[in-house]
Amino acid sequence: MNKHVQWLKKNKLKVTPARMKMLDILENTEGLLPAEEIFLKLKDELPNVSLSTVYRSLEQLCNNDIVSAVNIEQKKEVHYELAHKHHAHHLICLSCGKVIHLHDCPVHGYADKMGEKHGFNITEHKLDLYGYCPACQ
Amino acid sequence: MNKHVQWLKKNKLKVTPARMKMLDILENTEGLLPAEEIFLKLKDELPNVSLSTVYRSLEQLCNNDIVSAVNIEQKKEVHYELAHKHHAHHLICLSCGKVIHLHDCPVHGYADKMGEKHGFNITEHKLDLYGYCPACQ
DNA sequence: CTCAATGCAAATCCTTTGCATACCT
DNA sequence: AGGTATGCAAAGGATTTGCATTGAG
Repeated sequence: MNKHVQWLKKNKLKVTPARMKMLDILENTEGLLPAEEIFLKLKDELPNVSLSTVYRSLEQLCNNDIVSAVNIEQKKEVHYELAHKHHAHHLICLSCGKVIHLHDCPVHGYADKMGEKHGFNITEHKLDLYGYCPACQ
Repeated sequence: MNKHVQWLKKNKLKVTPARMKMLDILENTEGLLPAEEIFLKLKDELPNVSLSTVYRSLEQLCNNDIVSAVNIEQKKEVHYELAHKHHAHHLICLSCGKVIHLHDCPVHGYADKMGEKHGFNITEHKLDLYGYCPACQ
């Protein structure tokens, strides 16, 4: 029984072809995908899937922290990725949209300090860097 | 001639009542406002304004770096604030939406390092902290 | 068998656009 | 005057929802 099946079962989600293939697609993607692109890739294997299945599945997967939704600055659609990739931050090319995952995080100490200063209980943070990749400069 | 008029003239934007009042609204707001709320506040003073004027003005103001558009994680609409407030980062309450502007930035050295490592020319970054404010905890 | 998951179409929300008119400079 | 800005209504794109059907456990 593979990892994806385990994730789904642990959260009492049914193991359906659509969900399994969506997880495969996300697993094999370096970067972020909008719902529409997940839908298109998914249709290659399941010609009858509907966009609403993609949205509903993503919602479930996000609710169970299997997938994370990311708002990319300057883009209107939400992008998705596997949650276990998301402890990282992003380096995003403003021209071609390429995304690199960064695994260092310089923010934790700062977050603690600011939380204390303003009386906030800080639960998460988002850090993304924007610029131009080697190919687009 | 006040500051807002100067900003508009410097960018060859016409000084209209709608734009002036929008800048006042943003100036007097601690935090971020979605277009719809700007529209509602604006209507108190200019009952005939239309939402499209708000969107079109915001677009102009953003293009000229007078206003910045911010994507808040987990919210679908774009939020706006005066750009000169935006050199800061945000501390956002997940419950009531309150926004505190943070003026320290722990990211610059990190951004330079990551840009160099991946060959990116980094032009901007976004850092927001999310949590619960004292009142909402 | 039972309820969650799906497909399809229609609805909704936020934002943008076309066009005629009004207004700043 | 001349072009920008505006109002109104209609269009658009992304996402959500209602309802009947299918399928996983």
